Amino acid sequence: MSDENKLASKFDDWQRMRLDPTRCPVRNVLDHLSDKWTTLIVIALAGGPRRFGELNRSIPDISKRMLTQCLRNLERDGLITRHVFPTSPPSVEYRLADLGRSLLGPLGVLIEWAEASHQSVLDARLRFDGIPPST
Amino acid sequence: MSDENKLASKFDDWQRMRLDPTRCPVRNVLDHLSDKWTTLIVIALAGGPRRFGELNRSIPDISKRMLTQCLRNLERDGLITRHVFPTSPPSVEYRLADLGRSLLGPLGVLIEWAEASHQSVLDARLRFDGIPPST
DNA sequence: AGTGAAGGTCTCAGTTATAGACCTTGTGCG
DNA sequence: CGCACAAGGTCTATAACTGAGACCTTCACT
Repeated sequence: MSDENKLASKFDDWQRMRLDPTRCPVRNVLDHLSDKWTTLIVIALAGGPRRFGELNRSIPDISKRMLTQCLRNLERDGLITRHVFPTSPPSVEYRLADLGRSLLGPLGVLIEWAEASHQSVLDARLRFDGIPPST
Repeated sequence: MSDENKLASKFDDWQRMRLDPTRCPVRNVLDHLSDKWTTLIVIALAGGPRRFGELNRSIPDISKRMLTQCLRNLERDGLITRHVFPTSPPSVEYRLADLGRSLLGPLGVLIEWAEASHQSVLDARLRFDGIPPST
């Protein structure tokens, strides 16, 4: 069975449950990975444990607010763990949990696709944006 | 080289360009896949060409506005093509372009991970949410 | 006493999504 | 004839979410 058909038939399954967000894995699990920062954070943690401030500096344009929020979500979903060290001021370290590490493979595949397709997408955009000044 | 390290070293590369969204493939290409509906649309199209109305019904809780917007983005990025048939009222068909079809494999891998991890994530959430009423 | 770092939280504005009304063209129905 | 409806969208008003930046607490250093 091709990827195409495999996905299509899964979609049919999900549709039968009306894509109920509480039961559909795509919507339930992947939605978080969408929020623009989460993926980046997971990748940043691929290199090993990182502290809050390090992550903040690694991803220059994330705000602390969003960073905190994404980290909480990841922790809640069991993808990362949070360790507080009782130094003063206390320092906090985040690291991938097993579940989070298991995501690295699939994520890597997707990222390879993104890198391979990057130029095609850019070209397509130029072509598309070149059309409108017509009529 | 492990997935872990591969990703980590890519992240280092991107960081060197300060994760500039115009050049970083993840941010540039994958961000669209994030917007909650796009992935679903791509999967829906995996089964073959679909018309606007069909897609709208396939994904019950998407609004026409968002559907239109996502479809435009996908078309702009060259992942799908749009065909208008001069019937009346005109009907419009969307189908995956080659580039879009090439995404199906990577996406499938991620979705398999999501399905496999779904229960673990749900469990983790319960555990996490069970903690707060403390102190 | 003042300053800086640690890891956050809070507020306010600005951005983005959503629901739902509305538009246009043409066909079927009574 | 006159009305409703389907197609594929667009427009508007409201709701939700984001991001910038101020603020908090505890120490060490000067």
